[in-house]
Amino acid sequence: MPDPGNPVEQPDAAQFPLLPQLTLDCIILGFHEDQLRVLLLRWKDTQEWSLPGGPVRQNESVDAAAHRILKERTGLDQLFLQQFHVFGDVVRYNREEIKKKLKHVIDPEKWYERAVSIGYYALVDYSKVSPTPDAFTEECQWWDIKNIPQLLFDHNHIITVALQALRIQLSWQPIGYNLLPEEFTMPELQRLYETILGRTLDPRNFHRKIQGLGIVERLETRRKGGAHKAPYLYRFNKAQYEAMLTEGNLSFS
Amino acid sequence: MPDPGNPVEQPDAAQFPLLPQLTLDCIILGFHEDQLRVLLLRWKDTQEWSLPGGPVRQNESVDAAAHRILKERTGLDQLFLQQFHVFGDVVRYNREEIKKKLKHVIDPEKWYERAVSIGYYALVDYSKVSPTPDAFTEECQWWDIKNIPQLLFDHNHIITVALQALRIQLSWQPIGYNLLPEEFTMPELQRLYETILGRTLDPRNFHRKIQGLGIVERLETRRKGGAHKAPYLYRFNKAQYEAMLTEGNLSFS
DNA sequence: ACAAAAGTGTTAATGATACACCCATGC
DNA sequence: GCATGGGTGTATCATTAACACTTTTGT
Repeated sequence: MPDPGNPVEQPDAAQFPLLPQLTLDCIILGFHEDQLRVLLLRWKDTQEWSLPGGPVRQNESVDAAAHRILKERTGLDQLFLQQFHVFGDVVRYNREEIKKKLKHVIDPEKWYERAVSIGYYALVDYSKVSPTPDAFTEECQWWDIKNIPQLLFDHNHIITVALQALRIQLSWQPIGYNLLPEEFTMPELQRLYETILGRTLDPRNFHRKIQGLGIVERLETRRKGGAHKAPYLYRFNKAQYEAMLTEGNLSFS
Repeated sequence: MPDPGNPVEQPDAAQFPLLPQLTLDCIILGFHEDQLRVLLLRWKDTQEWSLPGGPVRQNESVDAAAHRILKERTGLDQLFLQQFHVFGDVVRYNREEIKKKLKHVIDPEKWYERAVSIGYYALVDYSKVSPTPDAFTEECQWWDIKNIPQLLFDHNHIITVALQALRIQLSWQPIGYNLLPEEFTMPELQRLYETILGRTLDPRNFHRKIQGLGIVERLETRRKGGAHKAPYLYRFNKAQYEAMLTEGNLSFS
């Protein structure tokens, strides 16, 4: 359920008691056609979009709630999921405006005075996701990160902060394991880095760097069917990748 | 007020409505006699220590609550304060044990079933702090970070996570502005870095690196009265320091 | 044969590390 | 005068950045 000034009565409030005035927002990122994409929800009978999110149940951890929400929206388990910020301002957006816009979905009487939201970002394999709306929304879709519309709540701001956190993460941890299919080509990985960093990289230096980290293995096969020279396929070396995740120290700067 | 399974009724609950089931924990770090120190509170009529912390009021932001708590415990304003993690597990420590230990301070009937805690760390000038206990505690003291006792709640764990976050921050942002007095010597700054990183650094390389960043200015005067050669005094160049804070990219690895 | 993307090595510059001696001060 | 910590330079090594041509494939 998408978020902040979260209404008291959630669809699942009857079955599951919820932590009051606390919500999650999830920035679910995928990579497709050389673009970073983010999963957004369109609210019923509106043209208004927001991030996926929702409340935390009394009997689940905050991390578990994030995993649950991701599973509900994407169908995927076992994702790379990272807490990145708590949005705790008293006034996070124009409440009255939002209450008016959504009054046909949520009774305006039932909004909390405020809510604190914990931001998570998730990196997922675009091709494996089945976007699924929640009880308040009727459409769940990928949007190009460079082309996000005006969102409900403070969600444009949350996305900005998430991307900053992602870039910092990128500078000391490897990335891609959860964003690319199992087998991928070096140019694909490079374009992923370029997209997140917002600048181009030299292919020779990039190749050397990634190889040097030992996080990928080249396969025998090449990708066929492209209109041009067939690129080699690679696979992540999970052990080495995990080691880099915890040890850090990459310096993509 | 120190934390997690936070009791419903706080001393300030009468005057200020509180966000339920949400608390802060603050790791307040200072530097003294070449040691990192953390401010801890001893609960009334016990030998039990915990981190400072407390609830968030309905009419203040989460960041404002952290600043308020810091001000109450240290007397200081305008501190370097950083959110670093949300502790959201359903079971964070042995509730019954804690309720028993603190039953003379907090009515066991009045504990929430659980609480989520937002962790902040603060870097402060040790010499300017006046440690002040809160309504539940009778002593507020600095403890050497290498010598922390068994704490209440999950606070030993929270300190561990805070120090990890601090080391990562150190690797891409400058540090020291809030931990050292206005004027300091290069060996003092070096020992601060060594303490946080947990290893020794070469004084020549350290000096060159810090100078190269342009975040300090050497003053005319030297520090007199030491038992040895009088070291130069330095002062942070605030503008350059702030630039490094936002741009990052130090690589102390 | 041409257009489009993939693959590959070398050089220069920069940054990081290692290392040792003299200096000032208080006792 | 001696013990203690402060101050400084250079040489090596490792990493990063810059740069261009050939290969493959589909059309």
